[in-house]
Amino acid sequence: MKTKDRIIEASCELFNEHGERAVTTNHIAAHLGISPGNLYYHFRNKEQIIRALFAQYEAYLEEAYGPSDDETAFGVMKRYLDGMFEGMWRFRFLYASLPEILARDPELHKRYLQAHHRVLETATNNLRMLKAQGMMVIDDAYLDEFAEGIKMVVTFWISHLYTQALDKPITEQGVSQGVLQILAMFHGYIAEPARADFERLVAHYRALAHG
Amino acid sequence: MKTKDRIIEASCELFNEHGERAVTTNHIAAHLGISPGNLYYHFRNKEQIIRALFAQYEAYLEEAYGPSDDETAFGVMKRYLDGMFEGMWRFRFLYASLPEILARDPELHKRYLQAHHRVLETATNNLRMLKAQGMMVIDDAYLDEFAEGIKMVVTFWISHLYTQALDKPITEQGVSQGVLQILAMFHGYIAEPARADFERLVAHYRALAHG
Amino acid sequence: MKTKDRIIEASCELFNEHGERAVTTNHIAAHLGISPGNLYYHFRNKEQIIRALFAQYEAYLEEAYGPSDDETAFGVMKRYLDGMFEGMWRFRFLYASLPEILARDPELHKRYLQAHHRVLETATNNLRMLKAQGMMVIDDAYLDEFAEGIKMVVTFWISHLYTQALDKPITEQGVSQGVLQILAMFHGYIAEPARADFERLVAHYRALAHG
Amino acid sequence: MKTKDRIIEASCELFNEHGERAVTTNHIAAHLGISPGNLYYHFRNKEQIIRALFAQYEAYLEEAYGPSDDETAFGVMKRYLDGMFEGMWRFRFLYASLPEILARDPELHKRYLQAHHRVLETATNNLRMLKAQGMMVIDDAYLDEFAEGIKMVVTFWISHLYTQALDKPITEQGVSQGVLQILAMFHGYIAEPARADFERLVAHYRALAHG
DNA sequence: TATGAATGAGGATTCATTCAT
DNA sequence: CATGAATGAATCCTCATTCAT
Repeated sequence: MKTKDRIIEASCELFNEHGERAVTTNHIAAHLGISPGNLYYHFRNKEQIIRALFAQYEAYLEEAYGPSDDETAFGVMKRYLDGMFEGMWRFRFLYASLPEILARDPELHKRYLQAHHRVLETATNNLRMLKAQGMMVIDDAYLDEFAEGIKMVVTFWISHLYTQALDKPITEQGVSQGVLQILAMFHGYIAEPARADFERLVAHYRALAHG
Repeated sequence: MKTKDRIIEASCELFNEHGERAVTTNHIAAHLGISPGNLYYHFRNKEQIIRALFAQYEAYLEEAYGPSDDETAFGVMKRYLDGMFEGMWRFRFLYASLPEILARDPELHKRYLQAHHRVLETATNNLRMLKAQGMMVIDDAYLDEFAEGIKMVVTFWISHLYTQALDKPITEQGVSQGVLQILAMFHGYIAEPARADFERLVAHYRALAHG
Repeated sequence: MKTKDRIIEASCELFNEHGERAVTTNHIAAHLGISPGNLYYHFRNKEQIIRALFAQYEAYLEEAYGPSDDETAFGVMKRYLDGMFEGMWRFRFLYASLPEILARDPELHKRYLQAHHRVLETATNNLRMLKAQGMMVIDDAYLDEFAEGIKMVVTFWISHLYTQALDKPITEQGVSQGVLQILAMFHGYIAEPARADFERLVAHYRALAHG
Repeated sequence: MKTKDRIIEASCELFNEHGERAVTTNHIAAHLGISPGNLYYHFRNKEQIIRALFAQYEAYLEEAYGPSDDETAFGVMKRYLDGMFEGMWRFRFLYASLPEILARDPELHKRYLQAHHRVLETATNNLRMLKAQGMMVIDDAYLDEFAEGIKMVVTFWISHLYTQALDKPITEQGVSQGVLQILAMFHGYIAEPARADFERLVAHYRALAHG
């Protein structure tokens, strides 16, 4: 594995564990057993490392929320929820420090806004589709705000976990509870034909959350 | 006004404007025209200043969400929403850096958990009351998660605003939009008898948000 | 003596001895037996130290080349030459690194141009006066270029000394030779009535230069 | 063209454009599309590159100021002035950082002193010849100092240009003005028979300087 | 109460140079 | 001849906090 990739990987791990803020470039280098100079040979500065990780995040969003062949309502929903879970977990450092990271790097902020605009759009379309298929019952006037609400939970669930737990590290169980929170927000809008599938999803994430 | 109080007030202003992180103790002292030493005479360290501000926040929570004489359903709801708006605005620095601040000071974290536990409890009771009065229709099994969802929006709306706007400062309009987001979450659960009052609240905050 | 002034003084000494470039803020602090932080308490950065020294240089120029009561031709000339000698010696670090220092700090560069414009103007006026008094014989068309030539010698004599001597430190003798070089440039233009005074000046600086 | 020569050439260009100080060995390599390692295969260190450029400078001095067949007074003078112009322009990076470069490399400093000693000697002889031919009128006692003065202008004209212009790059016009400054220094010493030729030279460089 | 000078550990970054391949 | 990853010492600067007065 290339040093550049090792730096990215190690940074992600350390950021996820201690927070982006607390991890210095020297920590990363020491963790990998390389010199600070070598790290700066591969990345001009810390910002560039974060951008590289953000690029992975962008790619992940595309893959997880982009168009897909699986067209059953249940399939779409499951893919989205799994995508949320996976994304929150893999990039939890990002979610944990989002405002700070974006404030520091306007270029990154732009990319963030673009990526999330795209995701929100396809997600909203999928909600409309679910509604058209009779799987959801929701007032059109509130559909956008519903999607926005879901997005907020995804974006800040990790932060929420940090506020809820005294000093405890983030775990996959905790992240699963975020998915359950999202499912709870769906609950009122799920139509009868989709109810059984919906309950199966809830059961699935409950198992993860309490396992 | 006592120096100690002036320090608290100035800190809040500066934190709200530039973020807790960016404001050094020397900035605060300079802003007040006092010496750093004097600041440290009144507060052992920066942490203590934040704790003092947090005490104001606790008092505010008690006042805004505690028991009250006004018992009409509409009155309760309006008081809560106004309380959210006011709290988000006054303590926006706190909401903007909550995970970081709590992680740094476990003692504060404990107080945060206690305060919010209390708020959540009375809020949930109020929801139950609204339901009992026939103002809301909501499945008991999801009521807790609904309340939790509302709380998340309140807690992270300020952070959300920072992620949405490139470099723009937080305004009262932006905060009002958070209240609207909360109202949107209520929408599906409002029963017929409360509908008119509800729409009046929506109209009120829409006016604030777009003014 | 105030620490701030001690920093300025020590910086000047160290710069003069080792060159501005080679002297780091940590060197200065260590030399004074204070902490780097303390140095940065008094000056925001190295640039500000240099600006403070430059302010002394500006004050010096005003004092040495500004208007004066002594109106004999000889007095004026002597004052100018002594001013050159003193200025070159006291601020030799500045002359030694002038292009680098000015390139780094455009604000300082502006101040330099202003100060030197003023000096050149009064110097040229003094030359005109000497000519009017019959002390100099010089074609008006070349008077400006003559003044400019003098200025170049003053400005770069220190650099010249560095290029001429292998590793030897700059001494007051060396600087005196610069004044002699200037006197040599005057030689062709001195009129008969001034000749005796002129030769006395030459003798004076020859004594300094070879002492 | 050999890589070694390309390195020398590229270094000269980059040094002239950005200053020797600002150009790192990695910049040079990147500019040529070769690896830093390869650069260090051809030159042991940056010092050696500068020495190679200095060798070109030495060769240039020999060619421009050495003995020649053209023996008319005018021819000699024209050749010298053209040589000054060309040398200042081609090696402007060297003139711009002379004290720093020489201080860093005593071996180079020795070579510099030798080369310039030789140039000064032949230049002084040429002045004597001009005087013997009745082209110049100058007191023998001051002839050496006159030559020294000329040399100072040549050596520091580039530095002078940097101090005079805020951020503007050095141009050939600016360098021509240096030649004019030298001609101005000659002006007082030119005898009648040489006057016409002299004015032609002035006109020539005035054209270059203001074109 | 208040001053303000002083501390010092720590962080991001640079760059000439080396060396295994 | 050439690559390019790797080194590490050095530099400027920050900021919460202390302490003598």
